[in-house]
Amino acid sequence: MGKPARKPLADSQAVHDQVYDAIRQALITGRIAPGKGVSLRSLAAELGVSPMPVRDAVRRLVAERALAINPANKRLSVPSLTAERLEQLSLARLWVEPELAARAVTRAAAQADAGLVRQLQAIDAEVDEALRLGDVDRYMTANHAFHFALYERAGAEVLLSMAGGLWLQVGPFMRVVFGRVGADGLVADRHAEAIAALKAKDADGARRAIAADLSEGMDKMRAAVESGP
Amino acid sequence: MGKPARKPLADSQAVHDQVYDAIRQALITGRIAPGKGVSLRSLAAELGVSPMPVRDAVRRLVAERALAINPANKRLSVPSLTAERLEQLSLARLWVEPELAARAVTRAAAQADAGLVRQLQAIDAEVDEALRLGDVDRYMTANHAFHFALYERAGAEVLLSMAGGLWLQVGPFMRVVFGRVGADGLVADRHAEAIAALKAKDADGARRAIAADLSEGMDKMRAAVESGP
DNA sequence: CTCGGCAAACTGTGATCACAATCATTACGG
DNA sequence: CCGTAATGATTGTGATCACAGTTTGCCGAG
Repeated sequence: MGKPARKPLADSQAVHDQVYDAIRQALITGRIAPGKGVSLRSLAAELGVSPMPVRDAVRRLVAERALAINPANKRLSVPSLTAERLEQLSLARLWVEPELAARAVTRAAAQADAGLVRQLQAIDAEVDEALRLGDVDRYMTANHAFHFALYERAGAEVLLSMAGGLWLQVGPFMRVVFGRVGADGLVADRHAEAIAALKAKDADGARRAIAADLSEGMDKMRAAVESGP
Repeated sequence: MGKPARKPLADSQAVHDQVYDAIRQALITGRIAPGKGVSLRSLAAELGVSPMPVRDAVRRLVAERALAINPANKRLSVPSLTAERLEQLSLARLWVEPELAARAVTRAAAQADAGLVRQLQAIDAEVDEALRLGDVDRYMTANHAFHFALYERAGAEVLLSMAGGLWLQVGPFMRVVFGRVGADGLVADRHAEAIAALKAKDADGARRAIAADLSEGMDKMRAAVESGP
């Protein structure tokens, strides 16, 4: 198709940003499988835009290591998830994200930010709902929203962008996990623990809750990666 | 000027990669001052290439937060170094880089890698020479080379790229520091400690040496940032 | 039916142009 | 002499084209 159905997406921001968000979402929700090859023109056609803004978005994603470029071919692909990569990503996430959570709780407590608690509870309800329905896409979106609604309150731009980049790299693996293990939780509700820590203004409690949450998720991914390619 | 003096740079890799390296180097050595505005066309003219590969390189640098883009203007600039930014960058570096150093020592010890010791000693001699001469550019290049010659041996691609990104963001500040404090060291030679730890196959020693090295450097930067914009 | 080779299609890269928005400078009015 | 409006220059963005390298698929020879 040339560009018959130009999707409206969301106005106001530049096209290459919309393309970035679209590809990012497709990556995180696993609509583009790890290891699969993509191309500028195919993405452009699929999104109904010219190859130019796709090029910009892809450069950005490659810099964030959410897309890989074969140095011989120079062809694009979604990076495959190896055990080593997962191990390093786990380590990095386990350092950054609990730190962000602790800072967020500290700052929110200082500002007596009551709205944040309600916001997180609402999102967490959405997470549980998605888990109950087995809606993987919705779960991943809500889970992402939960973590970053919290992290954003840390007021730590640099660390926040690091966390965003790591999340983006881990995203494709999550889909694999839930395609294998199923969305049925049997997870202790670490989100509730984090909210409780936020209410109690217990920064270190939030740190531990988020660390536990990540740890359990990453363990599942590790098991999935080890059990099969 | 159109493109009269096409600099040879280095062949073999794509133009946008050469442009990336050129801008990166200009950023790290401080040839482009923090806070200063740049433009695609001016960079292109300066490097003797068309705006197109510059565009690609800039996208990458923006994704790495080595360049900033004003959301209103959409104009490019080198991000200013604020105290908060420096604090977060310090924290992140103090986590990633000692970890990389420890892993590198462990791996090098397992492989009985004797060449690495000699290589690091040679680079460190270069660092000391540059310090003695007060050659800031040369010092920063050699210092970078020292750290990453070590880190590369860790075999941790993800962490390595994180460290690279952080270093790139901190680079501009270094120049400010040495323009202020002067290149005269009065630093304990943490590099020598790191090399000693490598020889002794003491991973934790290397971790501490690198942490101390970073800590002292970042302290100087912090002092410089606090004393004046 | 299988294997080798050629041609067409597709890939990323770079250049050039058009356009709307913004900035800087200049000239004019007070 | 100072402040304001208008014009020209510069900015990022997107589109389109050309090109060289690679892959893909098809066709025919054995």
